[in-house]
Amino acid sequence: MTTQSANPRYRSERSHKAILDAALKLCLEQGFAKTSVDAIAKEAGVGKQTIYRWWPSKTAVLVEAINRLGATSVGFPDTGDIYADLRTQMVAVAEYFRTTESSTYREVIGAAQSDPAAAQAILDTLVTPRVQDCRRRLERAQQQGQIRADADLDDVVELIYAPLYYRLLLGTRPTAPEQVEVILNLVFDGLRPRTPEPASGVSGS
Amino acid sequence: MTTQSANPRYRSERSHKAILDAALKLCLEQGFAKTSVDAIAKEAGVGKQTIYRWWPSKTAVLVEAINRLGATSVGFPDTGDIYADLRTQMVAVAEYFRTTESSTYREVIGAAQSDPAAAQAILDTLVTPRVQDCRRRLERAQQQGQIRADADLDDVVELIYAPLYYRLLLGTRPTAPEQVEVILNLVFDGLRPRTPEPASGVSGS
Amino acid sequence: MTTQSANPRYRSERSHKAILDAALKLCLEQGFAKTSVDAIAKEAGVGKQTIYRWWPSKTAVLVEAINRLGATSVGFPDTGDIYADLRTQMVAVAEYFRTTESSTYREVIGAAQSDPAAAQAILDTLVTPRVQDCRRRLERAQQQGQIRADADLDDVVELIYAPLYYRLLLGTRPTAPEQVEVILNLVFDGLRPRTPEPASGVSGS
Amino acid sequence: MTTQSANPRYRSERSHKAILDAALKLCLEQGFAKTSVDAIAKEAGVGKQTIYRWWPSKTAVLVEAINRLGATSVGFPDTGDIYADLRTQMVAVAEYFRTTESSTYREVIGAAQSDPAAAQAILDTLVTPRVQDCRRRLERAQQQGQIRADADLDDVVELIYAPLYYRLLLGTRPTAPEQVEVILNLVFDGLRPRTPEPASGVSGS
DNA sequence: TCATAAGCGAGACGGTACGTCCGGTCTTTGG
DNA sequence: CCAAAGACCGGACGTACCGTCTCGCTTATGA
Repeated sequence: MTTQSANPRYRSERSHKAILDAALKLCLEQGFAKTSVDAIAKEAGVGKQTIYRWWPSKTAVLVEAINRLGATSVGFPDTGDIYADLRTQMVAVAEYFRTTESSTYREVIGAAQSDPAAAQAILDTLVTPRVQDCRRRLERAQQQGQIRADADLDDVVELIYAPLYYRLLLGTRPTAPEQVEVILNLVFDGLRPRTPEPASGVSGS
Repeated sequence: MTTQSANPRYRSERSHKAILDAALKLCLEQGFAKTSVDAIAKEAGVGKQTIYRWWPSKTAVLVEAINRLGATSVGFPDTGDIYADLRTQMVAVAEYFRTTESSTYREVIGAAQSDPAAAQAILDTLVTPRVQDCRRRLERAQQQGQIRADADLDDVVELIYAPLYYRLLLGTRPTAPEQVEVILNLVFDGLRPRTPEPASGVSGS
Repeated sequence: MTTQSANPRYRSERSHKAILDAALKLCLEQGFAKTSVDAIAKEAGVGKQTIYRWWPSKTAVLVEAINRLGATSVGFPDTGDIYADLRTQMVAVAEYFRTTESSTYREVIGAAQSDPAAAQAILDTLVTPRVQDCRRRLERAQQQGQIRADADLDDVVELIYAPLYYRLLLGTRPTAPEQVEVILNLVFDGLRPRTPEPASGVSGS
Repeated sequence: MTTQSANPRYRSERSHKAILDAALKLCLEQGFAKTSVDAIAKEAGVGKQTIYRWWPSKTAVLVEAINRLGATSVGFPDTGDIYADLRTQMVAVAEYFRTTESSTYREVIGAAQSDPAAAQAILDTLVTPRVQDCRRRLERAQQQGQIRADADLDDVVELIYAPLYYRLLLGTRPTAPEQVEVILNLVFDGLRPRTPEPASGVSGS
């Protein structure tokens, strides 16, 4: 998942892995901001140049490292019930956002606000693939009539995940898994009062 | 709107204002990340110490500066139509998020990811007051039956604004004012297919 | 012993003394270099301005403070034996130069190397008066034939005291009182071998 | 002639020399006290860190720079006449002490009064080697009977040079070369009146 | 007796330099 | 020719002091 250029197949896989591991470890221990490239190099037993040869910045290293962590998780579940599947996935995300280790992700997104290349890498590497997974699941649900036919699915994906990111990045409140139900409820049923029948049950499919 | 301590009545209002102005100007010209405290001090014709005396960090200076900019805007509109009022307000936010000057806000939020004190200052100074404005408007709407009685209004505020922040901070796509309609439509009517009647009009009350 | 200008009889003797005392105390505790004007002001319970009103610099304050310390010591002894009187006086100086408190004097002379006004103050206040005392004593000795008639007494004063200052300021070796005898012996008898008789006993009186 | 530690063979000789040259130049132009480490670094086209890596302080840089200047001068002259040789050497020192460039040396000694490490460096690098040169010359003279056999030569060296340093550091009067004769005359012949001795003896011999 | 003028404690101010840290590049040495 | 080690230039950091300034308050003088 290298972002940089300038060399061929001579790359040392040993150093590659050591750098990613060291970067993650140090970020966990002291935070992304306090983790310097020098420190990563030293921790990895690697020359600083070796880092700069393969990544354009500290942020890029961590984008790759974070991605490698999350790469194990497979795609979106599909039980046939879109509400349940979204809940499953969102709860996983909400749980992750509550852990300390998500701080690194959070800080990386923060750093990317001043680093367009890093922002692009985050999008391409971390966000878009997962968004696409979600979107594909939504498409099936829409075809099955579980979701309004006129809804733009890109908008829907954002509507669903945005509250989690909002809380992560603004720190208004923790992304508790219980809140996932609340969000999904609102998103599925909308704000408008159900005129005849008194706002019926919430979840379902 | 000072964030720091250590002082009494001796404060020079002239320096105070010069610092906020200089900070905003430099951030506009070269971005928050490339704006150093030294540069702000020089631009403001002020000793660096004077900045550190009153603010704990560059980020804190800009939180106050940004707040002062937005302080002119009065509260939430109330025409009686919650949908229209939300649209008015969201369009204003979306417009702001599209301008270059919002980059400063964006980068400040980014920096706050590694600076809990700054994050708190953003919440207290910038976010919470505006969220409360919105919330109060929603309360009136709920009392008037324009919004489901069982909806938690804090959740609603987040649901509405989160997509704008999501796009601002992840850079998925610009926060075009046209998108505001789409978001509001989804939020008001929900994802669930309208069973008998084909997804009716959007606004209304 | 003020060095500065700008004022009349309104001077607060209380503050004057407090400043001198505080300056000496802090220099003893932490050295002249680490003693700031702010610290002196605070220790003395005095505004910084009050120091700058009466002295041009920290160094000037300490010149006066040191002088006040030494002002108690009366003039040069005169027992009729110039050798003995010089020894008495030199031993006193050598003892002082060995103590920790002479560090302040030493550092003040050091600071004066980059501050001509301070250098002049040291000369006028501390050095010249004592040199004149010594010179007057030497004049009487010369008239009594105890010192070569052709010796320039200014040169003699310097020749005698210079080795003590040399050791103080270059730190070659401590100014042990025993060394005073050695110096005086050399100065009185000279380096040249006593041709007929093999250089006999050393001191006298 | 490095004074600091922390490094091996990677040192850039180019930077090393540029720093010493810049330091001397700036001290000549504006004095040691007004010469900042930042200014030296800038003048030398060098990072400040590079200075701090190899020297503990500005003073240490100048000790080395001054030493390099004087390193060209070879040892003590030896014409067989100790009086003449001392005069030659002392005149050279006196001339140097009169020039503007000795101000740097003077200020460095001044700064060392508040910096024991620098004081030691001055001793080891600048003073002791030259003192030893002088001492060795005196030893030969003593063996040849040109100097009293019972004179301690370390004392003699100090006795001779101390008046020059005294005038340099206390600024009583300039170290005019003509004064060298006067000093040497006193030092060689002593203060005691010569033979027919009328005036009752003060001391012995 | 009181007005006034100054010194005074306090401390913020513009400014300079400090010594440290880190980013990104270059150089040295070894495999 | 890659890689470790790490020195290098540059620039920003946050702190410490400098000497000046502005505040109210107190205090001594002399009208």
